[in-house]
Amino acid sequence: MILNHMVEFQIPHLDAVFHALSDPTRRAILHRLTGGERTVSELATPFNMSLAGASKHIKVLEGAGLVRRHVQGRTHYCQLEAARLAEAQEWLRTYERFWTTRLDDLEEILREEDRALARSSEQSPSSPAKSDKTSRSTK
Amino acid sequence: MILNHMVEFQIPHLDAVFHALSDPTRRAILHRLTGGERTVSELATPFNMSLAGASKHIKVLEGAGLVRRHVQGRTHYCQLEAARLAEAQEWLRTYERFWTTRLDDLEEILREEDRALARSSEQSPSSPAKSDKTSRSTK
DNA sequence: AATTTATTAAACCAAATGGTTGACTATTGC
DNA sequence: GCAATAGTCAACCATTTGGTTTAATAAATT
Repeated sequence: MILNHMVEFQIPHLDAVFHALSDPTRRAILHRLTGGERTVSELATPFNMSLAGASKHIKVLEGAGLVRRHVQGRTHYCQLEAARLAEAQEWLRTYERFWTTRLDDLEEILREEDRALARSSEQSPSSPAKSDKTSRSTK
Repeated sequence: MILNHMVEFQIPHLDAVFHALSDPTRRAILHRLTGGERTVSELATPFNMSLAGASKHIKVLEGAGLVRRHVQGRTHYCQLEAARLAEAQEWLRTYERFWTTRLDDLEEILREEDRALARSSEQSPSSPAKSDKTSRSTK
């Protein structure tokens, strides 16, 4: 549905979640939390960073809904909240068919060649081969 | 294992990929590209934004390896490159067990209580069990 | 009561981001 | 050749980011 598409990239959390995940320190914190609850200072120590710095990272994660915190006395316990990660994965799932099936690749290649053909055969052959595992023939 | 953990959040692409995905305009562009190849201006028009602005977004996507471009004359054709999205999803997959099964939740709760117990017995052996609990039951 | 511990808050800073405009480079079409 | 088209590049701007340091707050310890 068109409505679906309109909404798809406007899921408000996605901005915050993906942004939170874009920092390696924060990903490490999340990973650390898979081992269970941790206090702020426990989370902070492995990183070469001030406590306040780590605290800010944790707040970003909290803001994205990826971490929950419960305070107990002076200690703040953080805990992984994975639901939003599920949302992110759900978003990615939409694109699964673009890497799972080679049929789609073929379809796309054909369309590409169609277009190329339609536009006559004047093309610069300077496409940089990406060398990675992109088994797609880049012509 | 530790090595695994060290590497896990250092996959160089992840920074760029997640950052690229953190912007709704860029997600929309990606989504648009699921319909097949598009030129830069085709991608730009739906957004209330200068061509140069959209061009920058596309370059970010390209930098993250999410879009490939092939130039043909004066026209730049962009095409979805989903492999890096797969990497992102793979990273997320690690966390799947934290939202799929409630068994894991239970496991975590137990471990949590273990820690609380260990902690209290370490510092003051006769400390009473904290009745704060995990507040997880409020779900 | 005084001190140490756990943590946030605030002010600051350099760098990156997301956007603009205007100039520049090719390519295409008349 | 000349103008329109497709797109980048460079400079600029406001805001955000990721980090710091120095308070400030609140709880635990002595």
